[in-house]
Amino acid sequence: VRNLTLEDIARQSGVSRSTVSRVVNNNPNVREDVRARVLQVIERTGYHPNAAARTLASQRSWMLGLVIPRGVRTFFTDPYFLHLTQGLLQACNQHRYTLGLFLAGSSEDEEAIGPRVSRRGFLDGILFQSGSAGDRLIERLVRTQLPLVVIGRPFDGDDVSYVDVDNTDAARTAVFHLIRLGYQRIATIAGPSTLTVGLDRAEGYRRALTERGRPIDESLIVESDFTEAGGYRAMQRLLPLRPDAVFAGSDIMAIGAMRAARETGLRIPDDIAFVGFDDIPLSTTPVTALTTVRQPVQAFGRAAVEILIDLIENGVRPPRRVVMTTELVVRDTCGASRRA
Amino acid sequence: VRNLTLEDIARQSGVSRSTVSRVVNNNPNVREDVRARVLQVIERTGYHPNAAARTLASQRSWMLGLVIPRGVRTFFTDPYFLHLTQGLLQACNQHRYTLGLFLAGSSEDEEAIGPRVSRRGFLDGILFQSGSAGDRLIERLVRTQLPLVVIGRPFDGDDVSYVDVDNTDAARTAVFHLIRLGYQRIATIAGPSTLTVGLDRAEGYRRALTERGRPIDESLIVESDFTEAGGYRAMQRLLPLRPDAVFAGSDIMAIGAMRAARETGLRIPDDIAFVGFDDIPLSTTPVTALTTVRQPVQAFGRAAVEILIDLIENGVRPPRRVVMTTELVVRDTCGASRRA
DNA sequence: GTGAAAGCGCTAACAG
DNA sequence: CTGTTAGCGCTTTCAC
Repeated sequence: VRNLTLEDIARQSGVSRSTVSRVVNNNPNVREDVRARVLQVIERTGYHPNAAARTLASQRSWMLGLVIPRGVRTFFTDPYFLHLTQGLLQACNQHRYTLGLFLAGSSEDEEAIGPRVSRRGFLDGILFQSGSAGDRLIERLVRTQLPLVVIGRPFDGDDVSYVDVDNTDAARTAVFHLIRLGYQRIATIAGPSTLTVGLDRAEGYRRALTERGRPIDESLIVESDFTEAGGYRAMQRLLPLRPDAVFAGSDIMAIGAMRAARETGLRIPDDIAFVGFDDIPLSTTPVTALTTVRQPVQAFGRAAVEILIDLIENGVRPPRRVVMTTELVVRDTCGASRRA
Repeated sequence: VRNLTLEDIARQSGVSRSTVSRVVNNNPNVREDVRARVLQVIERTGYHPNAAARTLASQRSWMLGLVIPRGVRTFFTDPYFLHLTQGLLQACNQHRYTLGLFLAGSSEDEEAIGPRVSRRGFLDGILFQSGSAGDRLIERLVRTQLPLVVIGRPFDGDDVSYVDVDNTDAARTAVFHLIRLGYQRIATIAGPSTLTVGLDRAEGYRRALTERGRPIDESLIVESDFTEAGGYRAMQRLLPLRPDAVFAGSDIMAIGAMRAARETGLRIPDDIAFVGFDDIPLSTTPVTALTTVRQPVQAFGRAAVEILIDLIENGVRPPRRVVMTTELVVRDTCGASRRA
């Protein structure tokens, strides 16, 4: 059975193809009774317009692509990304866009993804998760001239739009909090220095100490990889140095670090304090009760999509930037309640 | 600057449009020197074929849709889905398909998603996460006649293809294990009875007891929702009944349940044993060391995609079914080492 | 308000 | 091996 086309519906409702098209697209220039008649035929026949034909004729696909470069290894392990994706998806649904997923696990993947997202008439816009420095993928995407919004501050972001949170400032605030509580040897488990988030949060840690006249002990700065296991290993390296507080660049790393600390018999926060970053659900449970920096992740995701849609509909220049503010959530692991 | 078309490339390389098309599609019927010349022009101009035009002419979009109905509330909280999606994505990348995400958070979402995935010429096939009984969405998708593979046993699966794991059998094996270790009051925290996974694993629990001549105490069967918090609450209801072992329908629920047990001072496995289902990464860590049923999640995801592609390329009938086997992974929480 | 007609950019016979 | 010729199914002026 051949697929129904506009022409079929037109014939069956005794109007022209154009009129059916107007009905389908909610164009007001159709007499009400005609519209009703056409709608009835559409309903009866179960007609669905052909998406490809529509895209070809209108030059709009109503598809957005979420591109995760290979530098971002934790897309599937860090709860943060789940919430982000959820926000993106909500906004897409709301605006009737479909989200396509492009995840580069390897550099071969990246090679394959580049051409795939560059195809004309495929995506209306691209959401790019900020990746490593010197990423070839993003350069390529920029060249396609497609509307593009980077999620997180990009490395070379001269003329691209992006959304980010105030990572440096938030980290600074978190470390100020630890300083105010009287901790003396504050260490940090930083995210990878290949990512801007990793860099920015570490920078916040440095600034906080410097601004309070504390020296920076480089041995108390350990770089890790935004995973639970990574946080655990980082903490094992930190433990012999006897820090009395740790600022972790993400909650999931903080959780790994706390596991390492507990295993050596340290009590939290009595013997050692922790502050994380993200406010993932696990951090809110009574056993964890992690003091952390809350990011408005879902709002963040929504913002990214909405900026992208704006770019699609109203043109790209000048690049838009949105930096969202965060909030320090004080729970138990920083020891605030006992030291207050 | 107008977009390049096949015609432009053809003119610039002094051949016909068809020849360029052949080159682009790797059709062998092109003389090598001609191919080289055309390829050069394509390279130089940065030409990319238009995806919509291609889809329209060839009736293939190279897009698959992953549809998550609203009955599945844990897509973003259960690590299981992450691994599944990862498997799906790997397979899609490998076969050069793009995966589109359709997540229904509400019934309005479902209403909106239905027409969106039903559009002709949009998706080549659908991956549907098995949802609740009487789901209207799946009926609708079946009617579209699009190739469809259900992930997990569907409720009314007379003539749809699906992939699943041997849930009942695996659960039965897990409970046999507890029985063999000598536990007397074995409880279960079951998944929602609105999902086939929930039902099937509970059924396995029942069968194991029955086959060993044990009576079934309905009060030891508590239904929960595949979340950590749900597992915690379920355990709180179970604790007064003093079970000495618990089979949880998912790892994440087992983890919540163990948290509840520990909070009342119970030691695991000395005072109470646990077995989970899924083998998520957290279960493998030394502190958790959860005895559980390992599912081949990524292989499972890959299988789903590969069956779907097969369906797309070779037709739908008869429906294909794949049931993958699982494996009991014995760690510490079942107390096997002490009781052996 | 409605219809005719000209594309959108590509694939796929078919003929040579 | 290559070119010609029909479409694929819809949107969008432009007349009327």
